[in-house]
Parts: sequence; C-alpha cells; structure tokens
Amino acid sequence: MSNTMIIKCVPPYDFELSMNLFSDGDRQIRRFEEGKFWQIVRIDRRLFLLTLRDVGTADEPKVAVDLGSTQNFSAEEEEKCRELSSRLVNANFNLSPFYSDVKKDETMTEIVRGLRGLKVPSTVTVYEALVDSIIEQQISLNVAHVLQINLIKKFGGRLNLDVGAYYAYPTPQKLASANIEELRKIGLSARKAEYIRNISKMTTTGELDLDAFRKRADVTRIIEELDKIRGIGKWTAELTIVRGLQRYDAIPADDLGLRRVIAHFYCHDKRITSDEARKIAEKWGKWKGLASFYLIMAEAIERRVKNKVAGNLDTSKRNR
DNA sequence: AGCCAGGCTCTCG
DNA sequence: CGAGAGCATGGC
Repeated sequence: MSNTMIIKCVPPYDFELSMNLFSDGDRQIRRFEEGKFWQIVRIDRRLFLLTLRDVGTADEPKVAVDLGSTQNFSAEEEEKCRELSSRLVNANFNLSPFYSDVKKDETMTEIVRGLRGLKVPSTVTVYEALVDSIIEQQISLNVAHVLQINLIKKFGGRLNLDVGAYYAYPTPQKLASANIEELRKIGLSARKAEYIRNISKMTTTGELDLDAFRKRADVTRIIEELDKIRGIGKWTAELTIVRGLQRYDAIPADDLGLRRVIAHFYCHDKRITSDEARKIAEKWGKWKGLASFYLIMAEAIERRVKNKVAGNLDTSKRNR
C-alpha cells in the first residue's frame, strides 16, 4: 500500500500561489514551506498528518498527498484523507467561468491575469470556518491569528510523531464542554467565548448541522439561518460561506479591510462606504466573494513587494 | 500612550 | 426604532 496519493485538480490551478497564504503559518498547525503544505486532519477519532506538494503541470495540475511512512491507515481512512485533501486545495472548483465573467471589468481582468490559478484554500470543516470568523470579529487579523493559534494548541487534538508534535482543530465536543473561563484565557472576550461555546453545543446536539449546508444551493437562505444564531451577523455568515463552503456569491461589503482594497484599486485609495463598495461589487455578478479574495491577495502582494524594497534599502543603509 | 482593529449584542431614550 | 457603549489584545 502506497503512502502517497495523487489528486487531480481542475485547471487552471497554481498550487504555490494558492498555498502561499500559509507561508507564515504555525509549524505545528498548518504551514506552507519549501513547496510543501502540511496540516493535521481528524478522521473519526484518529489524527493524520497530511503533506501536500505540487506534482502537476500547468495543463494538468496535480497534488501529491503524503501520509507519512510512520502512519498506518485503513482503506476507508485513506479515502477520507483524499476527500479532505481535495477539499483543502479546492480541487474540483473551476475558475474559468469566473475569469470569463469578469472580462467586462478592466481592473479585475488585470488582477486576475496576475493571479491566474489562484484558488481559495478551504477549511476541512464548516465549523472551523465559522469559529475562526467569530474570532476575527472586530479585532485586527494579527490579534485574531494569535487567538486562533492559542485555541488550537489549548483545545485541539495533539498528534505526536517522531518529527514532532502537531495540533488539529478542536472538535465541537471539546469546545462545548470547555467553560467560559478556560476559553477567555486564550484571549477571547466573554461574549465571544459564549458564542463559540453555544455554537459548539448546537453542533454536537445536531441542532446546527453545518456540514449539511454543503448539499444546499440556497446560499442566501443559509446566510439568513446563520444570521439568526446569537453571535453571528451577516459579516460572519458570509465569511463562513466563502471559507468553509466555497460559495462566492456573497460579499462582506461592510468589511473594513475589503472596503480598503476596493478603494485602492477602484477609487484611488479614497475612503468609500459599504454601499459604494456593494455598488462596485455588482460588476462581479455571482463572483463577488471570489473577486474580493483576488483583490485582497493582489493588494497583499503589492504591499509585500513594497516592503521588500524598503527592507533592502534599510539593509543597504545599515551596511554603509 | 492611546487608539484602532475584516462585528455583534445589549441597553437606553 | 436608532444611537452608543462595551468588549479583548497586539501593533502602530
């Protein structure tokens, strides 16, 4: 039995470009480094370390999934690993309709050309996308990132391999049984701790079946249903749907960061309201969420290039 | 040193 | 109802 399996991806797909998001990720949780992406997944009660790398060509993108020689697994577990890996890289998603639909928009066409093959990496569970989105409410992404790492390391399952320890995302059961004080210790506000615990409880009882959303087409209804739950507003619902369900018709137009990047590319950095942002986003039809992701990535790359130049100037000054 | 950050709920008037 | 306070904490 081979420990490596191959996943074919719908082209166009650029593995490196898409995974680059995780190049500053935590090594014990999820990270992209030297062409390899790795993360722990849970299958029933067991944890597996998945290591993904690009083995395809431009025409025929393929990702190899390495399960590691120290892990043994059943045929069912292997199949599940394949399914989850495929979800992680969004393998079955086809970018082509998006690319042709935004051709009317010159700015977007330009951005899309520079980021050809970029897919939104998905979370393995919808639950994870929802909890992460709640953590990100209001606070800066820097802070949110720290809290997410704290949450995973404190409540997530730990897998000890000879190469080191890794952590999986906490289960709903685990967070449902945590008390508010424990949750607050990782830096959450009392409110957010309650939201997360309640949602975890609802998930364990089946009152909230997040994975059932995968089979449903009515995205706006899903957003409405999520919106009714305490602690989830429209912003959180829409973000969850983009990251956890790969549905891109929604756009968190109220989002500050998004408004900033829309303003950057469409309004010469002049501040815009969420209504103005929504109006511009209309050009993207049913691809609002995906187009937003492209803008955010394009801006991030632009900024990285600028910082690199600034950094180089700094070092030349120091060396002088 | 404040003040803000990819929101949301609760409380007033 | 609409407006405004409060929340947590890292970074500028």
